[in-house]
Amino acid sequence: MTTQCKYCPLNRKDAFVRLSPDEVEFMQKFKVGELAVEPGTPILMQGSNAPQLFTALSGMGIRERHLKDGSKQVINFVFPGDFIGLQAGLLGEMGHAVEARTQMRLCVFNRSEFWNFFKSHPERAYDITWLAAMEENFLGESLATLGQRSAIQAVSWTMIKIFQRGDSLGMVHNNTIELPYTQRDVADALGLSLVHTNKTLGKLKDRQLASWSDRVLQINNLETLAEIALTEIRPPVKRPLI
Amino acid sequence: MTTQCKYCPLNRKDAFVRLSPDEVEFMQKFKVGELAVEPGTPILMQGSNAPQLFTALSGMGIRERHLKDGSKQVINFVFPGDFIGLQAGLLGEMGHAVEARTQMRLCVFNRSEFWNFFKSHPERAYDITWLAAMEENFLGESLATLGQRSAIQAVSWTMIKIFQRGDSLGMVHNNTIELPYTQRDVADALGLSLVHTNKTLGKLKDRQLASWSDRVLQINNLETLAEIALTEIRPPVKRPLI
DNA sequence: CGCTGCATTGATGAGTGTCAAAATTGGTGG
DNA sequence: CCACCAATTTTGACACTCATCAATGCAGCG
Repeated sequence: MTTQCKYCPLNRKDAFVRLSPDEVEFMQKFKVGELAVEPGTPILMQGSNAPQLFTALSGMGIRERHLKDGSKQVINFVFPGDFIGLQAGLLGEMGHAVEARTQMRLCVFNRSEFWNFFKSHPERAYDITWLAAMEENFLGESLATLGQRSAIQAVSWTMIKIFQRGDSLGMVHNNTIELPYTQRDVADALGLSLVHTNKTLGKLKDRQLASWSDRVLQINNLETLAEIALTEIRPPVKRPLI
Repeated sequence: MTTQCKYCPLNRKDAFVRLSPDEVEFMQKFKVGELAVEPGTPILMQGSNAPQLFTALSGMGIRERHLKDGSKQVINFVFPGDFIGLQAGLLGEMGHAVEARTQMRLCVFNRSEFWNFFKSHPERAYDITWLAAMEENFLGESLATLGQRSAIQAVSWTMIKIFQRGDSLGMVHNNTIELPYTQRDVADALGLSLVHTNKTLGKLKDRQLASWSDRVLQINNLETLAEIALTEIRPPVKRPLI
């Protein structure tokens, strides 16, 4: 049973700019269905010219880029509300793959409608571009992490980012958040080895700053963590929902 | 003397999607002037809420992100035709700084007109989003470079990228291109130390693959370089001009 | 002509990667 | 409920890439 856009659970959340009833109705015209996928399912493949675009309604995943030698780079973590397939929609080809890490429900749009969508409602086109700019901003910060931050700085930074992203979505309770990711995912995101990532996480736990085990991340001292990570805590920005 | 858009030298180049006379006229309305800057000039500052956006008409620069400890990450190299200020235009704040490395001429737009621009001409809005998606794609590849590629792979990758970008703009002659960057810029782009970057460039020269000295980069063996870099040579894609 | 910035080279060591194995967890079927 | 297996986490030992430090060379320039 497909949820109608007007009942979309995400549109109620503080994390997002609330869509007006008019806009919701407009979105409904482009929604062609919902897709439920199991953990581990590839949603979009790298290099694919996907006919469908998605918005994550629930669940989490990763964006990852594969290299010819078999190694892979995790580009970003996918949270509810994330738009999936921007590159397919515009460039006709995905630069990275997207894979589910939990069960996910996805809102499905037809790529063939993308241009109509873009043309007929400039506010929504603007929102898509806003998301693209936000992603560019985030990837720039990630680049600085891989290039300039040490292992402990990088791991601290990642824990903060994931925690705050989850917090803005109401996924944090008692300073803890459930994460479906493995240490391998984080290692691949930071360009560190799995072993070293593990040992670095151990240091954060020893210092009582953050502990991540049994799929649950607990942040004990966000301020100190931010100092280590050479970053600043900022209030979340409301993002548009596509 | 400000060049009129209809005489824009970039719009003639193969690298770009040719704008129709109508579109050129439309762009002219938003162009508020031209700016000429000297090497080393900051064009946009990180964190700034810039009132003006730019397109690079000529010259080259870098995008860089500064961290609290004084280190910096070069995010990308700026070539003629690049749009500068997307994040300022949409997010109201630049996530990185932009700095000239040669003399540059910039086409200037008012940020206050950005929304009008976006709303009144969906094709151009689409083009901006296309550029954003392309940048996202590139940054993803850069992330994979910093995270997964070794020093020699990363340096090879960078030389290829710069060379091909320049080639598409007609800046390559006899397999050589003049570059205004320093080895420090490349080191900061790859998260390597200056010394190690230098030694790695030396290896490429020893192997007769690429030599870069006296501001001139010469590529002797693009195929082997691409193999080392774990990448594939692809024909350039025409990009829109803003 | 002595700056100053950049490129180059050698010596040394720290931070991370690699290898290997054990411990732990979670799932599955008997 | 236990036995077994696969995936993941954890730990220790060792190797190596790359960072750091330091000095020299070289070119442009006021």
